[in-house]
Amino acid sequence: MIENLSSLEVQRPAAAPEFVEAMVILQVAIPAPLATLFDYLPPLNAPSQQWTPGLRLLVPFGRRQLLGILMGVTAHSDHALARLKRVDAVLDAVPLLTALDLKLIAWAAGYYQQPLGEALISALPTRLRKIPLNFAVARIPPGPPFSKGGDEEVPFSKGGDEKVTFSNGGFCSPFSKGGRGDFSNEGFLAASFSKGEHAANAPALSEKKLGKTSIFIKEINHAPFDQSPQPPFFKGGLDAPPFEKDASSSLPFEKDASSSPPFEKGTSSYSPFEKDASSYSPFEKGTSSSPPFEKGGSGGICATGGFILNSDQQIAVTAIQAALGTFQPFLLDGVTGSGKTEVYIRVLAQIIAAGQQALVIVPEIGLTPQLQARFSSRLSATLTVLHSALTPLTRERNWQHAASGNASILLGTRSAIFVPLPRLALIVVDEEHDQSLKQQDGFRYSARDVAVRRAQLVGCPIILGSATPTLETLYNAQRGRYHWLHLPRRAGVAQPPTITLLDIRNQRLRAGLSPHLREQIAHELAAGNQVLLFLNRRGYAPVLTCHACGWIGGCPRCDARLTLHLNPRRFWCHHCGFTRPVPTHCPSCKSADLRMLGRGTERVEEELQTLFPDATSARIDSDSTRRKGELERLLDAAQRGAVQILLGTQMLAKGHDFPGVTLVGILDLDGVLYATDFRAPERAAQLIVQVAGRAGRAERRGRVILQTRHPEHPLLQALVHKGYSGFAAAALRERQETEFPPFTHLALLRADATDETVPLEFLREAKRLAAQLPASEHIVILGPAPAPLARRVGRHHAQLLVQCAERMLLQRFLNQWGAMLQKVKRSKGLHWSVDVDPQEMF
DNA sequence: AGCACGCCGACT
DNA sequence: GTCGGCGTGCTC
Repeated sequence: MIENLSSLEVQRPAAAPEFVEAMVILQVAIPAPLATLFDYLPPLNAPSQQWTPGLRLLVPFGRRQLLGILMGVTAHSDHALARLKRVDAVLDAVPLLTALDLKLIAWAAGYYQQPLGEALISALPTRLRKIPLNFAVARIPPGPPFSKGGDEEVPFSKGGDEKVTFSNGGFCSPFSKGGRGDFSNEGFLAASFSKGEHAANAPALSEKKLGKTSIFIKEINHAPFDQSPQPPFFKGGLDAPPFEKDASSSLPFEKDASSSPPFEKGTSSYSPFEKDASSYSPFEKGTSSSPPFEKGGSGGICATGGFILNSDQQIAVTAIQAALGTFQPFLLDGVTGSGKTEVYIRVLAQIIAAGQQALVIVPEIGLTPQLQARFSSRLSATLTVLHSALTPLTRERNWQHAASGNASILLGTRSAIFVPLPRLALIVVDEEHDQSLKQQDGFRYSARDVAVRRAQLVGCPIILGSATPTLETLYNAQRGRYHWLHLPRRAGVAQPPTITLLDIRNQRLRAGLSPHLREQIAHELAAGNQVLLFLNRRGYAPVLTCHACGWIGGCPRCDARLTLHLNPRRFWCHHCGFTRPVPTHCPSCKSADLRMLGRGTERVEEELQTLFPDATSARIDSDSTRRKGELERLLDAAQRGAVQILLGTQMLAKGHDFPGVTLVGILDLDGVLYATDFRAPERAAQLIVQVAGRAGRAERRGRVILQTRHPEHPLLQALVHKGYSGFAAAALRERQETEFPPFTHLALLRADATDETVPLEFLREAKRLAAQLPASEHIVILGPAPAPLARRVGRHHAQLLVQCAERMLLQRFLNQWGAMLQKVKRSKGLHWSVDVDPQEMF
């Protein structure tokens, strides 16, 4: 190939051709914080390319070269034709994203105020966001202009007739310099070359001189060849031009054992019953032409024996199966242990039998192995998983596996909601109340809400499952927008746990436990039962203070106390990770009388040993389970009955069952109850019910004792006496009275800077500008105010709360406002972002 | 977001 | 005299 360098053919972009049947202008989304699409001319070496939206294009952008996504083709541009640049290369033979995917992502980008190009690129696995590995990008250094005007072909090297061509097509994109139309030969040269030649020739390429101008390789991605998936255009062979129209030999998703090796063990698996994927086109759009479902059939299930549905489950399964092929959201409102997963499995079996695909979203990585194991043991499906713990290569392969239509079930966390699934027929969002379904930075989308929108676009049912649904979802179910399915009974003989409030005012606490709770623990331990204690505070003590002068150990970067940890022995900020050695004397007055206030799980664990010397305890929090495999070891010990007391933070509340536990003690949730966030009570109730759900699954009924200093709190009363649904009804009434979601819709404009006044000034200006917009008529703006925990990692945060009764009106306002804010001059170091449907108020 | 251009301070 | 601070403006 290097030999061919001597004939590199370089063409400068042509001016408007005189004889064109129809001008092709490509509208490209660019991954930059810019809302608009950018117009480009097609590359010269792709005369008969099909310009399907969703293709990844390599484009010159400013002085950079970026990977953009084709969004449309038009004959007219608002920009002078002569100033349009050419696309450098088309990276896919067939778009990675279908029209439906583009529609979904574009909707999400608009709804969540994210620039389209950034939203699109974030929908791809990281490896596909980058220039392919066997793609060399050469930068041509500055030199004298080789041409002024005209559209004749220009030899690359000035004055010489030396032409250089890469064996599979080279191209160069000189660009106008200074915007005045004079071309320099500075720019990028992109070339692809085949695998075998990659390593051998690249170094030589970087030294090649062409006349007076040398080309050097700006970037070569050295990747082991056997790991590098072949871009489609190389499948045709070594000398084939990369972008020829005939793509028959270069479909990116064709079944090819050599290019799609078996997946890594433990991340996904092939089923021996895998269907022949060739009978499906991965790119057919929509499900309207899909084969009809056999109603009531159970093909696809491989082990039904022993799994008998109760009547509630049967009603749920029947209702969902009847809705296949149409958009219908379901709320599967089922208490812990009521068999929600079994309902999923029955409906999934139907999907698999019909040769369709299903998407299952779970909030956390930790929940994927459990669900994966259950699905795999029950369903003869090709299952693939997607979450952040996978290596980039595995992520790409699994993504392709789903996007090609070869996988019938995709099980994944949040980001899986954007993965193309050509035969999608069902979406499940498990634990729909979980906060981690909403991304908390950058593109702040809610995977649950995007899922509903996706089901609507596709025309398929969606199941939102939870034992503690969000008030938003419950409200939708109440209004009949979601079909409400109830699973009120626990499987088997298990009884639901009882919850009692324990007033701890004026009680002498030891290890954070009131005398009554200590008695009850002793009672259960004596009976050979297990006890679970919940404390949502890790570390030894949350505050260290000086008894002589009142000094309190705070974080130098945050408005937060440092937490004392004894193992390892550090003084730690839980917000920014700052640590310092534990002081032995007061840094302020040198007194040695430092005292700990409050207690975390570490301290309670220590105190439990003196309180219950005969009992073994296990502490489960993010500190004790930091080592790989440690969580599994502790959970296993708990489930075997090797420990009598389980102590932990909310890690305990997620997904794991402890059949031997008969008593749950919740030590202190008062802080959550009275937090500033209007969702705090809802969170607390969900946590209580989820923790309670860990207990008493066997024939022994579980009890929950909730220690509080506010036993009269109306929401606690509702929860204890009327259960979660009673709590939800009361909480919804409160939301209605205070005009909070779901009765209004919110957006939060957040701003932060190192300077304390800068964010507030910006927000004041933003509020002033908002008032000028006609769309602000039905908008209420509260603030600006410093955010809770205003100073974090040395930056001051403030926010402005936008409230509106109508989602549509809020959207219209945000669109106008966002455009306006982009133009506001930005003070030094200011960052701002809009959070639509914020989940946390800081 | 990058990246370049452009006009004012401390130094090879 | 230059290197470099980040303000401003643009990217098809």
